[in-house]
Amino acid sequence: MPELPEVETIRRDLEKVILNKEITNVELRTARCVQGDRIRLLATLIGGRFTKLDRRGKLLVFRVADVDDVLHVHLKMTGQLICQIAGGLIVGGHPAAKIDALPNAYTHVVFTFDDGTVLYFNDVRTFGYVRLADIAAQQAAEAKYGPEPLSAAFDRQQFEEIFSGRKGKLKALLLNQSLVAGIGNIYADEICFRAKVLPQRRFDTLDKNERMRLFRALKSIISEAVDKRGTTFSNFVDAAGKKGGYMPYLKVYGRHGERCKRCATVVKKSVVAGRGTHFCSLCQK
DNA sequence: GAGAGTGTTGTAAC
DNA sequence: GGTTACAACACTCT
Repeated sequence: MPELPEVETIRRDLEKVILNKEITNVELRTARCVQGDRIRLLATLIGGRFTKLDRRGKLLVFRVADVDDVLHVHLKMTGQLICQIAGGLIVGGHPAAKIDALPNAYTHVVFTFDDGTVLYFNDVRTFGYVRLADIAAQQAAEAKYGPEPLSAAFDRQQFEEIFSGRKGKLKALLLNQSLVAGIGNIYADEICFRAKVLPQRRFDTLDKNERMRLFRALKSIISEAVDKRGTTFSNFVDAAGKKGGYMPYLKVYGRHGERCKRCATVVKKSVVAGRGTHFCSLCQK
């Protein structure tokens, strides 16, 4: 589920409630979801504090006071981070799993803080993971990612440098985290729709205008989705009532069989680069 | 009830 | 090297 906008929303919510609190316990309940040295992870985190929460693509990076190691958390498709604080819950991640009881059968890691705050890592499919990463592991992880799409450094020139000459389908290229970080299946389809290009097109068939539209759509779709707090994200018991949700803004994703909001042609779905892909065959060329 | 599909990514094969 | 297919897993939908 979580793509860049969803992970960024989780990051912003969590950093308000867990930073600089002493971690009094870490419970590792499912071996498959914990990568690397478990003993070192526990020894580093228990008694420590998270000082900063960063994000690289879809990866969350928890900085730890006074040590070089960081905690990486990847939610993959169905991971959740649920924070239980006095007075409510803050929920980030896959909405399907029920959260009536915590911890539950899908709770794999539990962090407890000295003020009673509890952070749960849940994942139905157990693709997600937590990992204590030393400097070498951080550099290795960093090396896998292309630029952040919302960074100033990712401009039209860098876009051309990265994509020019590519023969892959737009869908596959947009999903490739080593080219640009953080785009997943939903936003890849929405970006192609806004750019008015079919996701099955090869990049090297795009003309100058189409490449410009693709770059602008990439920037604007991700930016707007971040502003709307992502798409498939649920946030509970937020006293301020901020609900968020990019869902109503989706033009093609999940809308196959419905009419295009722009031209009323029926939105189609097919498999492109191995992924379910939605498009309007009239608006997109 | 069987089979297909699901928001990710690492790996292997071409 | 670039690109594509598939597996890892458990659940929901058809």
